[in-house]
Amino acid sequence: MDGLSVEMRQPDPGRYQVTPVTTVSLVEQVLTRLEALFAAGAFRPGERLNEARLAADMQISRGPLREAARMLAQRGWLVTQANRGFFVRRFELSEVSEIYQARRILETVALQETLPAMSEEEEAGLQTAFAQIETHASAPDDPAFIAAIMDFHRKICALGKNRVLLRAFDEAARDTMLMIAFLGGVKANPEEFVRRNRRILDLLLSRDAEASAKEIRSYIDIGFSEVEAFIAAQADN
Amino acid sequence: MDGLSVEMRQPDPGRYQVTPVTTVSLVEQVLTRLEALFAAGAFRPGERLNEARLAADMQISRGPLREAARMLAQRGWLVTQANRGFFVRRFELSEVSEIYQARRILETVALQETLPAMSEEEEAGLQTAFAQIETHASAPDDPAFIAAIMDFHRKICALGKNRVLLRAFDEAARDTMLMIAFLGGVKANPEEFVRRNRRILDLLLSRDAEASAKEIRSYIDIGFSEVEAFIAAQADN
DNA sequence: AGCAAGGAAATTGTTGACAGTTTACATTTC
DNA sequence: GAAATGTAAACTGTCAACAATTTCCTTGCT
Repeated sequence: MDGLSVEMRQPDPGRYQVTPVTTVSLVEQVLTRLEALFAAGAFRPGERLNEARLAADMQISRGPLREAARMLAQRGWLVTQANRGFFVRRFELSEVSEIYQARRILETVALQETLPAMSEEEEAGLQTAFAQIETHASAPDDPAFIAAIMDFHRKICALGKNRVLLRAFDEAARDTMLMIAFLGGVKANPEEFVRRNRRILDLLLSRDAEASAKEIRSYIDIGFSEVEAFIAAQADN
Repeated sequence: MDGLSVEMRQPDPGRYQVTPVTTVSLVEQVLTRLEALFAAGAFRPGERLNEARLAADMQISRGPLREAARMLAQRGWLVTQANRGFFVRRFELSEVSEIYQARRILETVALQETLPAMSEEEEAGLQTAFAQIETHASAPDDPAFIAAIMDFHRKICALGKNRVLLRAFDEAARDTMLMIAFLGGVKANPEEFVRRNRRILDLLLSRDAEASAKEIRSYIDIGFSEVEAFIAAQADN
């Protein structure tokens, strides 16, 4: 008898874990797809985007599309003109340098005080993020390579433990990616990027805030020079 | 005969000047009114906002209202939940200090290099902005008083000549105003604010970047202390 | 009373249509 | 031929209705 009896399962909340099932609204989906289009360089600076056409291509109505476009407008990627709709933002040359200067500051200032107290999780996060860079270095033209680099530097900024500044970094990082998308991708030496970021990682792990900041600033300067040279080369053509 | 002849008017583009006639879309108007409602403390943290009711009160349809709400969501003032709509953001106590720390950095870092080269126009702008603070000091409970202070500090941040960092400041400033609105306004000594901002102005005009930064940081710390004390006092009740 | 189940009301998500404005093109005028 | 004018098409701005989901209340059960 007892051998056949089966114990009723008691509730055991810790034994397994399920994440909530979520519905993804059309606005979110549209936003994601527009971001992908931007990243892929599908939109030219100054271009006007045709609501009806875009909505028809995505097989949705104009409502959700307009809502997503408003979000991109608030983000600065689109500009609105009354009764003329949404236009893709332009980058002035002067703004490019401002983006990089902002990143120099945002990635280095906040962590000065917090780096010595870096946690195990943060360390591990940095290392896996750097590993991602190495993984994607074999395909430097894939937007995932730049995205991996940006994610590594986002984790660096996050060391500063300041959500306001991290948001600002996110904006600057997105601006950087957008600008690169407009340029049609920069052809930089992937080994160089891996090497310099490894140096940054080592300095961070040694918890030397001063040296880390110096190396990060120098690294960003390199990136800026590359983009600057690329723009100059384009201007010649 | 010649005395009666009248000369035909030649085109003379420089003789008069007209500014363009612009239409203000409903979305823009709604955004402005929602901002005013936030500033007036009409929304409680965590509150859910009812699209139909708000739209009816403004006597418009839900479309433009939703578009404006999406912008506020992108700005961080509202949070979306799938199929449940828009909710007013909450402030964690930890985030308050992050906002002030961010302002400390954003208002001081960028201008270190640029302050010595401050232009006449920038000087004049600072002075008129400070005069606005003095004007509104007689009614410190009016939101215009805080707005004037924020505008003065925005001009300080603008001295850094970095639009990315200025945008970040704008976010932090709006967060500050939103938080104060949630608190129901801080009762600070207006003379103190005027006095300390005058000191900042003087140091800026003397083009001493180091001393200006120190004074600005100290001033922001004061503001943070006030808010902190106010929150603590509220928590007691 | 406490709790679960069911259903109506309220609310959000999405759509299609219409009004107003802009854009592109043909026509007129000098 | 160039500039100005008039006109039709294209596009954005806004709305009202419908579908899908959530919320709230009632009912029934232990």
